[in-house]
Amino acid sequence: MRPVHEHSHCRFSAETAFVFRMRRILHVDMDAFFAAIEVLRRPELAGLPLVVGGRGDPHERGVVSAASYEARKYGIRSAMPLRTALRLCPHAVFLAVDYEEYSRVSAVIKGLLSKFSPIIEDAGIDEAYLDISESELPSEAVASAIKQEIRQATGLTCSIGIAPNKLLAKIASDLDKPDGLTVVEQAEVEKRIWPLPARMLPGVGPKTEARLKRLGIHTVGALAEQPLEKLVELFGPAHGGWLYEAARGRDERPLVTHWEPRSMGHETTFQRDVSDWQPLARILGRLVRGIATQMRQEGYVGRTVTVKVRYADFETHTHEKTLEEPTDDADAIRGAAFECFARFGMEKAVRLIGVRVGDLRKPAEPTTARPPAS
DNA sequence: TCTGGGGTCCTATAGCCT
DNA sequence: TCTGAGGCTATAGGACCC
Repeated sequence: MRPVHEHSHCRFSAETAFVFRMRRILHVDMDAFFAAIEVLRRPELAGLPLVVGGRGDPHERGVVSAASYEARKYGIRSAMPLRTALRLCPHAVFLAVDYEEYSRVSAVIKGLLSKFSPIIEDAGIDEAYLDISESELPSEAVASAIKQEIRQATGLTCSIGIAPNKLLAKIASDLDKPDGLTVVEQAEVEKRIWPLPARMLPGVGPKTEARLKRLGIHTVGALAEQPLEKLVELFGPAHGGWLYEAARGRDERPLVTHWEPRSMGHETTFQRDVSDWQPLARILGRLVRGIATQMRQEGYVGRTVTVKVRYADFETHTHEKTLEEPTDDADAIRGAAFECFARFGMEKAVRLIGVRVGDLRKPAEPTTARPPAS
């Protein structure tokens, strides 16, 4: 996401000295969003272990996009292979992902939220940040009103976190789920955040968690004991610097209220690995056509074309080509995509192929092509 | 028998230029 | 002429998020 409009909260008083008002950031996170919507459509599913993912067939390749709380009792989690979920709970109900419907409900909710603050950041299909610093009401009152409105309009519950920044608000919304409301103050970081597993910090995924554990760092508090220099050395300036600040509950990132896409792509995983060149080329052509159509519909042209291939052993490689001029022309994109495709070795069977067009811009915008050497 | 699809951002390296 | 130091772009990979 390229931030186009950012909102920080630093105001200046009439006098020379400036006044810094503590921000009040609210994070809304819908509870088991996809699964909850499916229950709304089919009330007879209420109370059953429900898994939403892929095409809804747990014998096919695919992962869990959402699991109801009943399904989670069996250890089923997001991003888990459907086959694994089936093994954990053979009598679970499996449903296909219906993005159109979830997007429709999401838009209704975002519309409701925008009435509570003009400063709102869309953080995905089922979450959002609101800056309620300027609200006359207590934070909890705003949160209660939001929860009530969402429930009335959609029948869905959400969990809300309120804190002085996005980082703490997001962690807070996770502390009490489902249907929770949690306020975290900056002064409470030691008491309430430091005991948490380091994995709960945004930016700490499976890889970073494993590395931290090998260093004996299991909690946010243990992470906060590490000197900045060490974290930078281990994780690089950006990531290391973020971990250092995040472990202290510090985060000055503004809300991003508008952004433009940077790339658009499509990829597909085959039900069975493919060894032949021709079917791969055919799918590649189809993926390119889809992207070109989407680019035109949304009014973007792009300049870099990337082709991704994942082999049967899950090894993943990309090749990319930068075009002279940004384009939305399917033939031009296809030409570049096939140039990239030709550079792959085809000795191993392929499980996934994908294309992405990056360096997107609106065609009217002035080009950012390389300036002539001076 | 594992491991989707839509993205974003960061890092390292190589080549080219000043 | 040789040798760097940086800066920039293109490319490839990787981690993370929803």
